[in-house]
Amino acid sequence: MRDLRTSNRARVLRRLYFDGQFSRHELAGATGLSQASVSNVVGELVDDQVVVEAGLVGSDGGRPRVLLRVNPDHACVVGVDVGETHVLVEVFDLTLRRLAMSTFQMESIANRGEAVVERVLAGLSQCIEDSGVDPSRLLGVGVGVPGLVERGSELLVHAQTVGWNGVPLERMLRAGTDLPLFIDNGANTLGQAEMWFGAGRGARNAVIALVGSGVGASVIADGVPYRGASGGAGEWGHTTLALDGRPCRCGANGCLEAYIGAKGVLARHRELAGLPGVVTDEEIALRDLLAEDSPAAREVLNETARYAGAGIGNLINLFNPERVILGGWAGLLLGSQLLPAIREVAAKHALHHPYQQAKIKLCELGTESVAMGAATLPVTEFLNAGGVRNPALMRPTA
Amino acid sequence: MRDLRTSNRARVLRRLYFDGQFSRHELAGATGLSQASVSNVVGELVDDQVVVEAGLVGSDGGRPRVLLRVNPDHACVVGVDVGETHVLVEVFDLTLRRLAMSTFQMESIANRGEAVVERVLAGLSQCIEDSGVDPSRLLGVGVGVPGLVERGSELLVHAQTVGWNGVPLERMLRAGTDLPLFIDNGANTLGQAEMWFGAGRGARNAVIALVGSGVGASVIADGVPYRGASGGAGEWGHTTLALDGRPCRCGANGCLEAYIGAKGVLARHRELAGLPGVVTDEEIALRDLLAEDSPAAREVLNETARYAGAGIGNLINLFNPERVILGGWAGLLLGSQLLPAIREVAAKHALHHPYQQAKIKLCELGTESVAMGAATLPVTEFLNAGGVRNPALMRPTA
DNA sequence: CGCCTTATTTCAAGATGTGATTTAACCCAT
DNA sequence: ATGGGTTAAATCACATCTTGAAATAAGGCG
Repeated sequence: MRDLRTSNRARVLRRLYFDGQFSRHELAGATGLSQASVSNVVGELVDDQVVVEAGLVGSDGGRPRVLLRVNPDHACVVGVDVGETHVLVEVFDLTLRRLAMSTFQMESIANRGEAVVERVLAGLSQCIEDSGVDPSRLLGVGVGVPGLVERGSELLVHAQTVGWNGVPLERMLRAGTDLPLFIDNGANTLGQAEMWFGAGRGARNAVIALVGSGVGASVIADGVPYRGASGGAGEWGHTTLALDGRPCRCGANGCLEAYIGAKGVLARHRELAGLPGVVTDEEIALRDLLAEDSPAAREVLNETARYAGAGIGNLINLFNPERVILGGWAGLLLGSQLLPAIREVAAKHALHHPYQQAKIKLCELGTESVAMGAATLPVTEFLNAGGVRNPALMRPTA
Repeated sequence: MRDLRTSNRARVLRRLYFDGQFSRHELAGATGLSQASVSNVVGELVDDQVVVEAGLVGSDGGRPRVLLRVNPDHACVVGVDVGETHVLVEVFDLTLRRLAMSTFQMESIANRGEAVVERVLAGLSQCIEDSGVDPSRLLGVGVGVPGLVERGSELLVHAQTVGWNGVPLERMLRAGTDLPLFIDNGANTLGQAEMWFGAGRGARNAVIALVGSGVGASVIADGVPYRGASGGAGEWGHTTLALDGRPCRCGANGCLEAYIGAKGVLARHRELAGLPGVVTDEEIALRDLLAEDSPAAREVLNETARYAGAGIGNLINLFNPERVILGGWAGLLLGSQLLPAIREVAAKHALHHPYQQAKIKLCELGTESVAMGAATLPVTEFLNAGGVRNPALMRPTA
């Protein structure tokens, strides 16, 4: 009973949030509620200032409809991107327009959970101040981290590549803020951002494949992120594509990451071209590789496309998505040049029918959207609660 | 509003169906409803004879609680297993105890949709008669088919391996029966059976890996089967495990199926042992192979375990399930002997953390449970409807 | 036999959705 | 400008449902 109104508020609110402006009349049709109920629900939402009227629109001789939209200024959210070498904090309004940001570069976050927490909290105060937002209007803080997030009795972050083994990030942040905290894998938050505002808009089933130094994926099943039993779903990078293939930094052999991750691609190129030494800036090196017109470069890129295509084919076979969205800084670089080749290989490896259902495209938001995606987490909570802040998520004050 | 009572009936009913006997008092706690509501809801369910009282249980000095349980005889369902070489029809009571069955062996169902429909309908009448069930008590007919089920404007079955390209099975069956029809991939229905009554009980995230002649999988995400955009999710068999590997009957190279499907295993064995000729009975051949103590057999089985392990590792990395359940007639044969080796390989290929979450075990219900799983489909519908038959699913009578 | 305990039902109150009806707001032809 | 037509939104009366509290049922125990 108590949930009925909430769920109806959520239905209406979500519609307005994701599909723009509607009149009460149209909302009734769109949500399946009766006009009377929509009137009631909208009345409440307007009273609460979650929704505002946004002008009239003539209606062919009749009373004009009153358009409604979400009030962007009703509340704000914070998104945090904890990357391997930086911490980025951003404040957004309810519709995720950025109001302020603050970044910290770090040598590496490896084994430095405390330092990260310090930066996040500093960025938080800084940004909130810069944006001029009253803290009481903040819905919460979403945090994207480079690792697996386990939700047990306590939230723990496992980020193997940076030596975080069971870092109790929530508890650590909790010591410095009362705001509701939402922590998720950065790949998932970036995926959310693409789903809401990028290449995933409108899809209910999608896989966002992220290629950077390493390789990951975010899976959206029936409109919601699929996290698996313990938040570890979507570890596409360590999927075996070549039994007994190249060794991967995870310890196994033949992982996809060893072939299409930036590190792997560059390493193979150096081997093939007989170049020694280490890469200092992977991004520049990858750009150079893409521009280079040598047999070795062609060979490596060709191979990369083949592995990426087969890997995407596997995703298509297993998930049967409407979209496969290729992103991550390396994914975008490689994809901009290799996408046609990748599609071709994927077509060969995926079954005919599922392949036809799947559009393979590139991310639209760039790689900075981890923080924005993190900010979608508190917003999602807010929308699901029908536009009500949930006080239970704050720090329990004595 | 109209759904509120329905959803509460469904809550109560599901609890009783899956978790056995409860008193009204306990149900209130278990479902989160008030005792008053439970009383009302249960009253209705008992009036409708969906639920019956099942004895008293003393309660430490107070009024004894009345135990409630689902009435197995309230309704019946039919499950149909359309295999590549047989059609099996079974009638069950509401709790899926078998009341009657009827099988037809066929040379092959390839390109013989009409013949299959004929057999299904014949089996239906036969079984219903044998079981003595009044047709009005049937909730519907679930059908498991060996291929992809596309739910578009019309339900179409694509079973590449038997030459079914867009067979309108629902329409064809509809011509011969008024009963509600539920059609799904046989791998999914078998998976459902395992989830309800077999190795998957209690898990919310699981992958049921099926190895027969071919290879497939059924994915359960958050308690519900994940079908993807067009019913084609879980095509594990045509996942690439060895770029440029053995050719697969799907046309691609290096598919898992070419290495661990019975056909593939036997073919490799023949090659290795230098045997000519064709296999007439795959099951006998596979049993022989498992019993054989030759270098060629050891080599092939070893390889098979490696591919199966890597394939399962990939499932674990991508889906992060609580369980991976190996089934299918070949899967059970191979698994009974190779499971330890498979686990070992999977541990090497999967990431540490997800691997630890996942129990790898064998199916418990044998391979005959496709039909039982198919029968879960109408039952699921019935439970979700709160124990009410949905007349809209019948053939619209003029 | 009366009191105690626990389970279930009954009751009255409050909340909510809905169809029908009414009111509002605008266009347009006269 | 005015009244009829049209569409949107609000209001109303009613039915449905949940719920906490109170009452009742059913047994144990001294």
